[in-house]
Amino acid sequence: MLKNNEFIDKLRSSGLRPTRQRLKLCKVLFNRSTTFHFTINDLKKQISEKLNEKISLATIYNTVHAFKKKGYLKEISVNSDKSYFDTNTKIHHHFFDNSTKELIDINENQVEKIKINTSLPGKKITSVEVLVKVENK
Amino acid sequence: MLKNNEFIDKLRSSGLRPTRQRLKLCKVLFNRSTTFHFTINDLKKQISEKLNEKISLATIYNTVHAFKKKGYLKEISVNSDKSYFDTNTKIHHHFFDNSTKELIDINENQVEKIKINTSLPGKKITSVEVLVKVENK
DNA sequence: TTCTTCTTTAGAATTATTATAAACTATATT
DNA sequence: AATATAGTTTATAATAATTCTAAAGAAGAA
Repeated sequence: MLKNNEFIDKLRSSGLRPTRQRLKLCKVLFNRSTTFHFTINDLKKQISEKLNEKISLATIYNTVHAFKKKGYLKEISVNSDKSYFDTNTKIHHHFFDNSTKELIDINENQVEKIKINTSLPGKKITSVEVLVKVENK
Repeated sequence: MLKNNEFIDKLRSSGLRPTRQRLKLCKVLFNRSTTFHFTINDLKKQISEKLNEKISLATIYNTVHAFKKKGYLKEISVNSDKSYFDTNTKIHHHFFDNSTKELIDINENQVEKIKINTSLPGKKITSVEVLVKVENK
């Protein structure tokens, strides 16, 4: 459970002013014991449930993008119709449950190191991630 | 270079009527020596360049979805803002070049078999695919 | 306090995609 | 070959997600 001051410092240190709205969003996003996977819509819902104050949709988009840019959130592509974000910003793998449309992190040590025996001239690799799609048996 | 008759048979055999529009799309999509990765917009462009006849946008969407449903096209998620399709419908891996926004197939035997040492109760795995993001050096 | 710059906001604009319903066409039936 | 029917195409409208805009508000610096 992070304190407000810690969020204030973190925001300031990355050049973002610690506004009321950003601090509320920090609480919703980062005061959790486990990784949070969400769509903008999920986040909007959680905000209206958890907070007694509304944050405009544009601000939610602005903030999520600002946090992504600063490396506090990561965008995950699983599905063309929605954009998923992840509070776990490290390079890591996922299950995507097609039955529930849910994303689940795969622990790093549960996937053996991936070896790519090919490369593209003039290009460097920035990430190697596995997406494991699952569905109900 | 497949003949028109072959497309006609293939469409009929999967319960799709071989209409003029579908046959034109088959030519653009499948008469190629290499895998074709495209967005709907790419396809729209290629159609207006290659064909002396226009196909309505709704038909392009309908047809791409029908072909996907029948297993002739595969949708690839790399990027939340666009939907990519692939004429290679097998489970396989990709490079995604962030500098050019291009998708490139990775040959199956160039990636060592991926071992996932975890599972989700009640769920079965339907695919395991790697996305390797690259950018200019 | 005052100024400057950043941020929030509601609503408009944009973009990608899907829905609608009328006109059209492939195929089966007579 | 004519007719019926079910599937298909089409332009356009509708929807949904996201971004833009410009005015009002708030944070930090002077």
